[in-house]
Amino acid sequence: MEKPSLPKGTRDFGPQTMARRNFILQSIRTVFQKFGFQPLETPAMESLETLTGKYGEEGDQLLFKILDNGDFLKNVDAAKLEIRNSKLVTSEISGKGLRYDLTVPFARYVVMNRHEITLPFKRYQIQPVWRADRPQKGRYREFYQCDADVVGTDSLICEAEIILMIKEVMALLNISDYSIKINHRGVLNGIAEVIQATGKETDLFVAIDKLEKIGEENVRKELAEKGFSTQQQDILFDLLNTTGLAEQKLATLSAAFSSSPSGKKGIDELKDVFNLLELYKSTTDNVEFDIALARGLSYYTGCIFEVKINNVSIGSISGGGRYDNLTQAFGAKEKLSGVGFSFGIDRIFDAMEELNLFPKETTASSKVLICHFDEATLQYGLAILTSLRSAGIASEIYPDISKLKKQLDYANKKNIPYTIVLGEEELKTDMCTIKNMLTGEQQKQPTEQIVHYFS
RNA sequence: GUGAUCGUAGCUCAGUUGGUUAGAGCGCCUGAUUGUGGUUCAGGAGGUCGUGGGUUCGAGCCCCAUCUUUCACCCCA
Repeated sequence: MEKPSLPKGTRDFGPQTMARRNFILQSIRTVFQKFGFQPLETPAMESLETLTGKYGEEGDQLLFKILDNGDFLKNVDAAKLEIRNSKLVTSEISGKGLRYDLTVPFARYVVMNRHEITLPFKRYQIQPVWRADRPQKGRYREFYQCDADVVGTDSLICEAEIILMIKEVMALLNISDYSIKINHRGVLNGIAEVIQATGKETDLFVAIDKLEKIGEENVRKELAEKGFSTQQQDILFDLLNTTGLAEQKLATLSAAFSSSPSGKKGIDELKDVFNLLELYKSTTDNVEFDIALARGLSYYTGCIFEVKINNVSIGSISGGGRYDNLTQAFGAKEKLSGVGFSFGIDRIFDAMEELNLFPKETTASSKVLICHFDEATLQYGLAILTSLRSAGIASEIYPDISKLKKQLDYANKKNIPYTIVLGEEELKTDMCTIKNMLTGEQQKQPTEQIVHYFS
């Protein structure tokens, strides 16, 4: 028998890890529900047609495909097989794939269930997604996303509330040093128009998104390679180097985009979002208008977001934006606009670990362990155990008859704060010896009082 | 997908130019203490050196392949 192992980029989560993950999950869920989002789950696998073409070329490459059942090679064109290029036959041997994110399955769900959905529809979804990426730190092939999306309204209130939710989650998790970056596809398109690079948006956006990481000089180098003139670069960096607070930046760019409708629209919407935050009586601490923020899947059309925890070696922990055409990709006739964002709890976990932010008490375990010496005291203990549990006190009994030392060791290892020791003495007198495992203190209580003692 | 990188006991790591039965600390088990743990002391168990080939009289060490880890690119949570 070979030693068992896990596929690349996947992990098991032990009890301690699960306690911490659940803490993060619970914080996010609480906030989503508080803002009026309702839960949805969709299958791990989707039809390949649902998934392909939604994430751009790169995305399609990262999809996990599932082999058809049965004799899937039977009807494949022999000539194609001969060439031995698997891409040629994937569509014939695989009809399903694992979901790549939660937004696309959500859009599919909305289109399929349009008749029973009341707009605007707000749902949250917490499920794993899979990407055939090369694993690195903070990058896995199976990871959880926690999405909240609203579909069926253009209102920028949704954008503002996304920021509010992010802030609430961060507060619950005790993360204070982070930034929420916001930008707008319109602003990016405006930049492309202003520097006369329409048609080359992708190259442009990919390059400027790296600004913070690789610096102006390297971005210029990359742009030059992609055929952008020095003059274009100069105008571009004039815009990108706009400094000041969000309001100032927006004012400056507003002027620069006077001849670009989409740029102007982007600026106006961002201004509205900031105004709304004020009306919500929320501060704009941690919120940053970042003109160079370009990331986001290809389906975004309006505001885009990204959240980064500062001073950790983990990439962004959250991202999202507005998408106008996603439901139309599934054949919907009416135009439904959606906005959403997603937390990556695996990355939040890694970041919190790095920052030592986990509260110590997250390892949930029993409050009481019942220890005993023989068959008689064990049986006596079972009755006590039952009454403790009926009172809602998490408790357990040591299942084997063994030395007290071993039983107390077990309590220590599981971080159980109290033990009840039952011996011949206790049995005879109907008493329990209660031991505080932290202080070592011991005291006797009548057995009938035991539930009362712990409640 | 491209180019690198790591793998020795449960964990963290030593291991000389290739040379006998591969080591340490922590952890684990047993006892000192047959009704008292987290301290101490004594003893013990545990490794096909990631896996599969190859070179060699001889491989943890060299070569090839493969899996896993980490890193850069790409992209992303």
